[in-house]
Amino acid sequence: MALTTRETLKILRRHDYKITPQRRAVIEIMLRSKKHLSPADIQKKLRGKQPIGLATIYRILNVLTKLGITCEVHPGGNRRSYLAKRPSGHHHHLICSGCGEVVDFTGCDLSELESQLVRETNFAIDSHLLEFTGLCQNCQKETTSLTDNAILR
Amino acid sequence: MALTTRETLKILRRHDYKITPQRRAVIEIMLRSKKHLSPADIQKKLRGKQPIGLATIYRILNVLTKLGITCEVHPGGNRRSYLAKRPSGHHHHLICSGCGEVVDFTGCDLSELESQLVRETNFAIDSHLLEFTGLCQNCQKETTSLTDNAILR
DNA sequence: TTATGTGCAAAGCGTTTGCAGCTCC
DNA sequence: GGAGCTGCAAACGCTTTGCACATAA
Repeated sequence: MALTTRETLKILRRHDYKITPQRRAVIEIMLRSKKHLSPADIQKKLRGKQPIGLATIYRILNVLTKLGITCEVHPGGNRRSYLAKRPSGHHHHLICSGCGEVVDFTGCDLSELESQLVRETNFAIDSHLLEFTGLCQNCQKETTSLTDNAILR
Repeated sequence: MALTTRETLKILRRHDYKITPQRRAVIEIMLRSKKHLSPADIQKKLRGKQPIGLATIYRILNVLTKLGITCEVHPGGNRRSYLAKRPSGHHHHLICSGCGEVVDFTGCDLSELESQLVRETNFAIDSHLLEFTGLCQNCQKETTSLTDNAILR
């Protein structure tokens, strides 16, 4: 289950961050989205409702990520996007390159592989990144019918 | 085993790319390096020997990557680095965040996980990214002796 | 000879930062 | 009231592009 807005705000307060309309708006967008959003996406979604400068969005996302509320996603290229963490513990992402939807999954156990690597290389491993990319069911349909791609952008 | 310079040049020719001193130099650097190199790294290494403009390095790396001779590595942040592919087939990377050394590994079989994900989500999965990061043996020593932090933060 | 490749400088793009003014607590 | 936040614009760093000139084949 995902965090609620209320719980998230509580986390902010506990860490002495102030609750501003901008932060509230970004949090609501992030908690509601099933897709990873770039700072620009977020700004677009808030246009009209609660306009925010891009710089502020970056700053807010940094805070949220530091608090473990959101995390970064790497949708290829040199882009950076963010996604609300659904607190299912350690998990990875399956990303649709068509619409950007992100599905979490947990069924992977890399710990054995990791300890094997440690044995073989003597590295002190501190993190790993595992992401699958592909097309979700909807985007598969569209791709076969249309000529499109264009990704989200 | 890695490709030789000669074999690599043959691949270029076969695809109607011309052999220039710049391309030759970048290829030699890449084939020889155990670490992932950014375009800037490459330029630095070639200084004196065979000066190349950065833009050219980018263009050459694009060609090499398109031909499957090098591949991109994602050493955190929004950086991009390149690494010669050691044609051991499908493999992943273990990257030292201290010195940048990259160790390939293959012992991982994600195919089962992948087909499970396909079953559960109906995604058409077309690629995945798996990278471990940590500190190699040498960098661990240095870090413990020095004023280690820099890592965490 | 000529299609390609290179170098340079400028433009692009996403991100960060400095600073003045505003706002939450 | 004051620390902390925001908006703006400028700065930044990496990457790409346009164009004139050079060069491999």
